[in-house]
Amino acid sequence: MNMVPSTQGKEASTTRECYLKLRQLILAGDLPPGKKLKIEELRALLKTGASPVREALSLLTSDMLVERIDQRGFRAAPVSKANFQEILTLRCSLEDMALRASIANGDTAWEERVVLSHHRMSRTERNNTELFEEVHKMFHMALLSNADMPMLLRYCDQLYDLNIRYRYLAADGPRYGERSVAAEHEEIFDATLRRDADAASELLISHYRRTGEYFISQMEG
Amino acid sequence: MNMVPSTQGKEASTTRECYLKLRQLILAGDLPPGKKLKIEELRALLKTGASPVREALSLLTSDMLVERIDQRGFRAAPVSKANFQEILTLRCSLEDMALRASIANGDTAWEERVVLSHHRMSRTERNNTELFEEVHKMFHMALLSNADMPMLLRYCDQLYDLNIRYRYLAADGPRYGERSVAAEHEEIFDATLRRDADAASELLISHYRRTGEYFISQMEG
DNA sequence: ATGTCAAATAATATCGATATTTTGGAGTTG
DNA sequence: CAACTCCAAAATATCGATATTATTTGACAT
Repeated sequence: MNMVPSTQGKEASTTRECYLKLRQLILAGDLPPGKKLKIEELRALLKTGASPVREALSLLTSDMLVERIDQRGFRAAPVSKANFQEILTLRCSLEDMALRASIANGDTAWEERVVLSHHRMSRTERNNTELFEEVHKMFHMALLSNADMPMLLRYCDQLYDLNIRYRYLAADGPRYGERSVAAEHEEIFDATLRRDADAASELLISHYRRTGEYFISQMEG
Repeated sequence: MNMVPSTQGKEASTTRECYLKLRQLILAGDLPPGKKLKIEELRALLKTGASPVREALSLLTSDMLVERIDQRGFRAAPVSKANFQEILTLRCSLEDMALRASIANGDTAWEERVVLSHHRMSRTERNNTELFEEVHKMFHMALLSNADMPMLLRYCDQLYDLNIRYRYLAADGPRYGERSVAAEHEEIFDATLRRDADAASELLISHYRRTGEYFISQMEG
């Protein structure tokens, strides 16, 4: 009888919705690092049952955004200088691998994805944090998307999100040096389209390191 | 009043038990790749409720041993030549990083862990597959254990298990070339204790590649 | 025969309630 | 006054049942 599709298009499961919402809350710092995540609270917040919440938290555990202690519940993953450092190191190594593989497999469809995502990013205002972070991630993942290594891409995606979380947390503090981020993106973009893997990778990694070292200097200064 | 502890020692949660059992079943190939994993069946097999089973399957999803399709249940992760290849590539890269970091941080306690696990492995018969795989993994993880990079170690651990699964599956086929596996372990061991990172890493990686390429040649031959 | 549709069947996802375990505090003792 | 035990409150983990959603079956029309 229900001829008008209630939510038109994709009917996600309750669990997935919980997962996405909780993920966003943690990434944006609304559920701060180390905070105890009580089922009952979240159940009330998301207006749903306990099962989907539990399962969503389970999934977030594998993204390393939530810690679980057997019989003692869940809590938002803590942050630390060492953890940030490790994320940075792993990203440099894994994205280097992925970008090289992506370029090596380079085809037209991929090139178009890169161009499109780059264009969208350039057209998005940086003030609109939420939206900018989204297109920014799209651009970076598009660069890697042709690597033909699904597990590697999954790791890169995870690490990207873990890193973004630190960015959100730091955003409360002093505005981070506007630097020449846009110019750096431009250089990476150009080198990639030139299929110059060495240059592209070098630029990408130093892009990360520069941002990373700035944060590290702030974290316990 | 219960003065005699029922299971003496560690009381794990039902979920964890399910997780460990299912994991072993999948690794050993008792739940073959691609097989539909129906909650009801597993519930009966493990003699427990549906909730722990669901949660355990959720956890296995993050280990990439189980695939989940929203609203359509779980299935054991499929296998493929490409997937094996990717696992091999990632292991070579990540274990290289971990081993170098581990050696760089090298201290006495770590050295003793390595020596101990090596000794245990050398004292274990290869025929006792189950047990040998356990001590073998212990040895390899001990080598990396001093890297002081928890996320990296987690990735290595995951990838190790994914690889072992292919070994179990291939074990049904022709016995894999006894080769000089023991000798190779010896060389890796020696180079590591010498703190010769370049040599140790080189030996470790070629150890993996050799085994890997042997399997690949068999997979679709 | 073959393809389509609807009812029946089976499996998953979710809920509400119960059982277990942990946590916090009051009261007692050395 | 510190440390320890025991009890009450709270939170987690698990169960059994129901509601949703996918899949199969079989009748019917082409």
